[in-house]
Amino acid sequence: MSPRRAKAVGGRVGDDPAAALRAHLIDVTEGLLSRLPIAAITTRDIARAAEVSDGVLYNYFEDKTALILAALVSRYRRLAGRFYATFPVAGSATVEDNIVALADGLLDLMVDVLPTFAGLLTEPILFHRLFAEIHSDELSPQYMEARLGEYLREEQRLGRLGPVDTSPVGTLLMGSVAVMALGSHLAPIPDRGALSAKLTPIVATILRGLE
Amino acid sequence: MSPRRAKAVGGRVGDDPAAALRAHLIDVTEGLLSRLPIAAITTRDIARAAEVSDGVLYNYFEDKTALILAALVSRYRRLAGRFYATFPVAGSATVEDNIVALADGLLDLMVDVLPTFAGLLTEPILFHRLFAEIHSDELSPQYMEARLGEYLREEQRLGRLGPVDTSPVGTLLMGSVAVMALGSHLAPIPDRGALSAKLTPIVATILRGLE
Amino acid sequence: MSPRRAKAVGGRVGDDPAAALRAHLIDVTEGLLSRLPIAAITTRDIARAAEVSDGVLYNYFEDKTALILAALVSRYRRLAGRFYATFPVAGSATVEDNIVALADGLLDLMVDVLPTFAGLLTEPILFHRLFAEIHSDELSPQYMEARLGEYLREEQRLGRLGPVDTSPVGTLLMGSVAVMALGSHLAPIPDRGALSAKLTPIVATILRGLE
Amino acid sequence: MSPRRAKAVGGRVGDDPAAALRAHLIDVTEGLLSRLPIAAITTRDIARAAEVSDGVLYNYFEDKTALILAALVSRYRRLAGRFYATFPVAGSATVEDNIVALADGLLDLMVDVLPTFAGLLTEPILFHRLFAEIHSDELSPQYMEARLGEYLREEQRLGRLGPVDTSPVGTLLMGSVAVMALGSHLAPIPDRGALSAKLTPIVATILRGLE
DNA sequence: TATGAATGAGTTTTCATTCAT
DNA sequence: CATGAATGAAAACTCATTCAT
Repeated sequence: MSPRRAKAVGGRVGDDPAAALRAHLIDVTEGLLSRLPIAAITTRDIARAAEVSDGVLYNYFEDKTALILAALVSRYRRLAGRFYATFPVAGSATVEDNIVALADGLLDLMVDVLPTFAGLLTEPILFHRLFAEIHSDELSPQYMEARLGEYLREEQRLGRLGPVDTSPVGTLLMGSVAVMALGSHLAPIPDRGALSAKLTPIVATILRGLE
Repeated sequence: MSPRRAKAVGGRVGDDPAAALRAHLIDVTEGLLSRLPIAAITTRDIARAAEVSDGVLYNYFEDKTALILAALVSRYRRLAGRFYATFPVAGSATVEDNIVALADGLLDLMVDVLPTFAGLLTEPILFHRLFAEIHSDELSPQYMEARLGEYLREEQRLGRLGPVDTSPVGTLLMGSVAVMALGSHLAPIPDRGALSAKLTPIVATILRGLE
Repeated sequence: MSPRRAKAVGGRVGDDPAAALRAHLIDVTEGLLSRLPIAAITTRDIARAAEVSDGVLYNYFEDKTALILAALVSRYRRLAGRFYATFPVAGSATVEDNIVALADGLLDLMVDVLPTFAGLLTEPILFHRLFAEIHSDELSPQYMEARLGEYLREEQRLGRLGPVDTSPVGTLLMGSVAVMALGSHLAPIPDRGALSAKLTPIVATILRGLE
Repeated sequence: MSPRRAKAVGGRVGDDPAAALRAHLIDVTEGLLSRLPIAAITTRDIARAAEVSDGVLYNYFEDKTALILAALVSRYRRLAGRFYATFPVAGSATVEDNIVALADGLLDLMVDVLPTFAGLLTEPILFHRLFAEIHSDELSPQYMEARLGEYLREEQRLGRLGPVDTSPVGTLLMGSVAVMALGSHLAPIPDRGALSAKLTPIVATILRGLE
């Protein structure tokens, strides 16, 4: 009665098998995204990597772009989720340590996300569709600024941070971290530890600058 | 009888005509880079725009990639040159005004350069070749940090800036400006004036943070 | 437990359900034939329109071609049947009026049938299979010539038509009507009324020519 | 100085070689049109038959449709030209013989043209583009009716045909011939001679009918 | 050295048909 | 028998690169 199931997804029993293959395709494409330049990914690459026939993708996605987009969104959500999971709680540790830790998590996110997403600037259509997709999301960059703002206001309420204008923090922090993430991609031998070490003076400067 | 010269470069007599055609191809490709996504530029586009035959480019460049690279370098040099031309002079105006002006110039540079260069992150080979090319250069980002450092030390020597550690300034400044440049590309209606206005509090925060 | 019956045909109880689904598929395909160029009809279009699964058609027909063929035959039979239903009766009205009316019915048939059937000339295999199917039929073009011949002989017997050779009438009548049907497809704004008006002089000429 | 020339066209020296390959592609496509259903002709078929690479056709035609269209027009012009070359001259032979001869030539034209052109009725876009292309032409069907009308008026002027209304002749003649051409495609064993023989009574009936 | 037509591998996408369920 | 997802062989078209002239 039910139609045949793709060999490659045989495992996941219990789930909706259609959704399973859709998810499998997204997973596989995500994997390719971290290994290959977007423009170099062909529909056949995806099919081969998914151990599935050339045509399947069109059973689940409008076209190649839609699949790539879904994979980009999925990738972003996964990495951003990892970042938010360690978001600091106001009142714990010290404000500076918290923000350094937050910056460190952001650095992880940016190192992973930068090569894939920055590249989209050359494909404006995909770029805007991706941002439209992410925008309404709990994980968007805009939301991050908001979350950071909340955290800082909370620390102000607790008296651990003076009654200063916190609005430049987002730009300064994200920018510095982005520059460092870019630097890590340019460095011949990446040294994640050294990178982290550079965060402390940066964060200190920002906090001092607020006063 | 000397070999035929490409029509489009006929003018510049006296120069090495071969070098002239090479330069012409680079110029034309640069022009295309600011109008089209890199991936959308074909060798025919270049030949047409250069009013030259499809095959010539292979007489002056290894392949299409080499020409694109040369054009990227040239583009970067031109825009970076424009930026350095207005680099502030220690002792003039005020330190803060100088750095705001510098940030404004940097913002111009980044707004122009971001879409083209960021896209290269997805083509790591081209990306690294480009940076290798620029690195040894008077105009590289590394050099900018050095120039900025020099300027600040000079201001310290003049007593217009305290004896503080100026090392985080580069990262903070470039990062903030990059974030703003990205924002300007995401904005539905770009407003360069509003963007400039946002620089003052950022710069103020950084300078305050140094102390 | 009897095997499941396709939802879309559920109603017709008592009939052979298999035959019912077969007929349903033919009906639906016929409908598509009048809306789409043959080559543009996909098996999925048919399945969707029939509210039936993609694979069923292969339980009732050798392949897609066989189903299309069956639908073409069915369509022809329906339209030809409509035409024969108004075939004139010898002795009624006048001979000329009768033949004009007959030509008018034939024009209806041809206008409907031409776009679908003419296209088959480029698919000779289908074309010949279709004609083989129709040939042995009460409704074939050959039969029409015969029916027309019978009618005319009857009128001769009644003395309403001279003892002339009526054999060219079929070719002349069908040909003229076909040309007019084609014209109506080429015309920017079809005007069925004007077309009918042109039949009278044509028929008059043919009848006069018989003497 | 000149670029390389396609092997397959090597022969025709003196001509514009570009035009030669364009013409070669049209010729080859014309050939395929008389052997294959339009829909079955692929760009690779054409390239193979032309002994030329897959991509060339796009150097000379917008797309596959444009090439097919050019071949259809070329084919029609060639066959229609052959037909007009034997158009009767008023005053020579007898009127009836002349029209029978004309009908015979028209039959040749239709037998050749029918399968290819009729099939276009299922591809309305191509169909209308073809007619638009041919319409302004000395060889269009409309022109044929005009030419026939001229001939008949001339015979009337010479007194070899009565002062009758000749307007139905075109429709009757073209229609009859079309029906016969269709019949010849349906016949299991085509007998061109028998077909020609059937023209005489048809033409006689038409001429008699005019009076 | 310049020309620009020819090359052909490679891309995305469609769709008749199969077959496990 | 019905289901409908999977299959994979095409198809049209692009474009970096070559090379005879």
